[in-house]
Amino acid sequence: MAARGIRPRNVTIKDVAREAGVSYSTVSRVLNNYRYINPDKRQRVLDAVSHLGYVANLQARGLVGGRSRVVGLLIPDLNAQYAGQIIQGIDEELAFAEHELMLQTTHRHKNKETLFVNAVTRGMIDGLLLLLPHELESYLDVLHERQFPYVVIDHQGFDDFSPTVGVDNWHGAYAATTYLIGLGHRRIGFIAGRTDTSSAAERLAAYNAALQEAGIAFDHDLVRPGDYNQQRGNVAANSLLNLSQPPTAIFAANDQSALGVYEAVRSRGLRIPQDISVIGFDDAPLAIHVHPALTTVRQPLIEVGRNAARLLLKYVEQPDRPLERVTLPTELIIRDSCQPPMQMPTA
Amino acid sequence: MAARGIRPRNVTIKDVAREAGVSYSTVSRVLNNYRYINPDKRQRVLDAVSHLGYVANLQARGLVGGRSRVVGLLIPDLNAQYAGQIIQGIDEELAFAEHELMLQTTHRHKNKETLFVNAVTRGMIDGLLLLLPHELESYLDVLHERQFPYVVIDHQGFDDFSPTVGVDNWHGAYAATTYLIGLGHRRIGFIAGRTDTSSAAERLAAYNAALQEAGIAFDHDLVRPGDYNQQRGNVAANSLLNLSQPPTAIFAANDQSALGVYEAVRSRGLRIPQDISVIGFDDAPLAIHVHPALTTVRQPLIEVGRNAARLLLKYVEQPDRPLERVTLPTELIIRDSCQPPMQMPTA
DNA sequence: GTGAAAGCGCTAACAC
DNA sequence: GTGTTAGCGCTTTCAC
Repeated sequence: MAARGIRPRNVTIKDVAREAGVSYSTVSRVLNNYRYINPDKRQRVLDAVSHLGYVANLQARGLVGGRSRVVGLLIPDLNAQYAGQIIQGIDEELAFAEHELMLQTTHRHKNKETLFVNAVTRGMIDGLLLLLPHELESYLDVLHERQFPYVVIDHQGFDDFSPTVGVDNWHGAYAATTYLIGLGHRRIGFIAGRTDTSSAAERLAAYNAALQEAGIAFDHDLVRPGDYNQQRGNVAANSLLNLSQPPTAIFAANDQSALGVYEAVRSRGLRIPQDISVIGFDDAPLAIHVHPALTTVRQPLIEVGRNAARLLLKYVEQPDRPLERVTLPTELIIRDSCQPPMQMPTA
Repeated sequence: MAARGIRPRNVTIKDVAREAGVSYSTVSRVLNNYRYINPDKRQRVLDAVSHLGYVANLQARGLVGGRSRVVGLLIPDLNAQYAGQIIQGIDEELAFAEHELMLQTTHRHKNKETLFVNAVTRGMIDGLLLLLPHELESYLDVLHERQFPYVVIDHQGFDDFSPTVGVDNWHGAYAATTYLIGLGHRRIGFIAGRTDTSSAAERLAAYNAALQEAGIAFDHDLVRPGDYNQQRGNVAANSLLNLSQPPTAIFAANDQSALGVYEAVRSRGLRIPQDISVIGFDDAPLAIHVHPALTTVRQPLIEVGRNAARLLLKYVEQPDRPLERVTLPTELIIRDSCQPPMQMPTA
C-alpha cells in the first residue's frame, strides 16, 4: 500500500511492540491500564512509548472500542457572550476527563437535522451537548430513541425524558421583580426572551407571580415580546416608553435586551436610573461595563457548563442511568441601574 | 462479537450493498463520486442510502483514507468577543466545505504541548488553525517539520514558513493615530497589546510612525504596557492620567483595553470626549454599546475566519503548496469618543 | 464497470 | 500474564 501523503509514517502500537519486545496486545493493555501486567514489560512499553513519541490513533480506537473520547456541542452560533462562558466550563471539565470537544453550529444544518443527527451519532462523538439549538425538538426524539447520550443545557421542562442542566430562572426573575417592587415601582415593563426557550417562559412566569403576590394587577401593555437580542429589546423598550402611562422600571429578560433599553432611554434624553430603572438577566461581562452598571441576575454559567459536561460523561459511561436534572441557583446582583421611582404612581 | 452497548446497530455500507444488490465496494464508489458507474446501480445505491438513512462513519473513513474531514482550532480560551466572530467565519467556510470543527483550548495543555501536537496530528484532524495560542512557537516547528497542514491566524511575521491570515494592523493603527493628530492632539497616550502577538507590535510601530511623520517627538511616558484586557487597560489609563502632563487622547490597542480607559476616565469624573478622546481597535460588538460609542478600527474578523479556513483546506488538499499569506484591510470607524482637545497644547 | 480482498490502528475475546 | 486473532467500517488496489 502506498504511503499516504508526504508525512512521515505514524508510529503505531506495532512499532512500540517491536521496540519493547512484546506483542502488541500487551502494549494495548499497558496503554489501557490493564491491571495484571508484568512490571518489567510495562516499563519497557512505557519507555518505548515515550522514546518513539507514540500517541494513540483516536480514530482506530474509536472505531473498534466504540469510544472516541470526543463529545459534540450543538449550538446555534458563537455570538452570544453567554455561550463563551458555558463553553469554558464545558472545556474545563472535558480537559479534566481527557475528552475533546467538537463544535457543531446549527445554523448551517437548516434542512437536514435528521441527517445531521445521524452523522453526529455515528462514530465521531460519544455524546452530545445541546445548547439552545434551534429546532431542538427535532433532535431530542432521535437521540432519546437511539439511547445516544446527550444533555440539554439551559432548557428545562421541554420534555420529561431529557437530562438537563440549567439555572433557576424562576427564582432569579422573581427576585428581580420583587426588588423593583420593593423599591416602590408599580408599573414594571417586561421584555420577554426567545419564545422557544424555557428560560424565557420561566422568567415571565416569575415576573407575573411576583406582581400578583404584591397585589399589582397584570397589565398586558407592559409585557413586550423579545428574543434575547439588543435590537428587539430596543424596539420593545421604545414601545414601552411610548405608552401613555409608561413604566417606571423595565425588566429585560436578558442583558442583551437591557442594552437595547439603554439605547432607547438614552435616545430620548432620559436618564437611568433617575427617570427609569432597568434590570437585566445573565450578568454578562458587558453588564459591568455599561453605564450605569447594570443591575441583573447572575447565572453561574461556567458551572452550568461544567455540570453539563460532567453529567454527559456519566451518561456516556452508563447510557441507561436514570434521568438526572440539575438546576443551579441564580443571584440578584445589585448595581447602579435601579432606584425608587421619581413620582410615586397614583393608585 | 458482542454488540457494543445498547444502541441499535448502525447501518453500514454493507447494509446498503445488500439492500441495493451490489457489492459494497460499489457503494463506496457511488458515495465517493467515482465516475464510471452504471447509472442504474448508482440510483439503486442512492435509494438504499436514503431509505436506510445511511451516513458514513467518519472514523472508519478517516482511518483508511487518511482524511477525517475535521479540522482543529487551537485557541487560548473563548472569552474574547473577538474569538466568536472569527470562529463564526471559520464555521461558515467549513460548513460549505462539509468539514467539522474540533475545538482545543490551550490553557489546559500547559506542560504537554508536544504530546498535544502529537495527538492532534494523529488521526483526528486533517489540519489545524492556530488562533493566538500561548506558546505558539512550541507548535509551529513540529507542525512544519511534519508537514502537517496548519494556518496561523492573526499573527504574522512570527517566522518565514508559516501560512498566516491576518489584518493590516499597521495601517489601521496609523489611520487611528493620524485621525487623532488631525483633530489637533499632540499628546497621545498609547496602551499596548499582548507582547507575544505581532498585532500589538504592528500597532505600536504604526503609532510611532504616525507621530514621527507629524513631527511629534516620541515621549516614552505616553506608551504603557497592556495585554489586551480591560483590567490592564484600566491600570495603564490611570497611570497615563496621573502624569503631570496627561495626554489629551488615548489610543488603546484594542477595544477591551479602551473599556478600561473608559472606567478610569469616569472614575475621575472626567468626560469622554470633552476631557479626553479615546480610540480603540477591533470594533468589537461592545464598541457600539458603550457610551459614548467608541471610535475604533474595524477588523473584518468574520472574513479572517473564512480566509483562514479556506486556506487551511487548500493545504490539506495539497500539503506542499507554496507559502501563502493573507492580509485583510482594516477600517477606521468614527463614532463619538473623540474630539479636538480642549486647550491646544503649548508648544 | 464491478466484485473480492487487503489493510488502516486498535481493542477485546480467546487460547495457552 | 501474554500472544494470537478477529473484526470495527471503510477506501483502494487488483483482478476479471
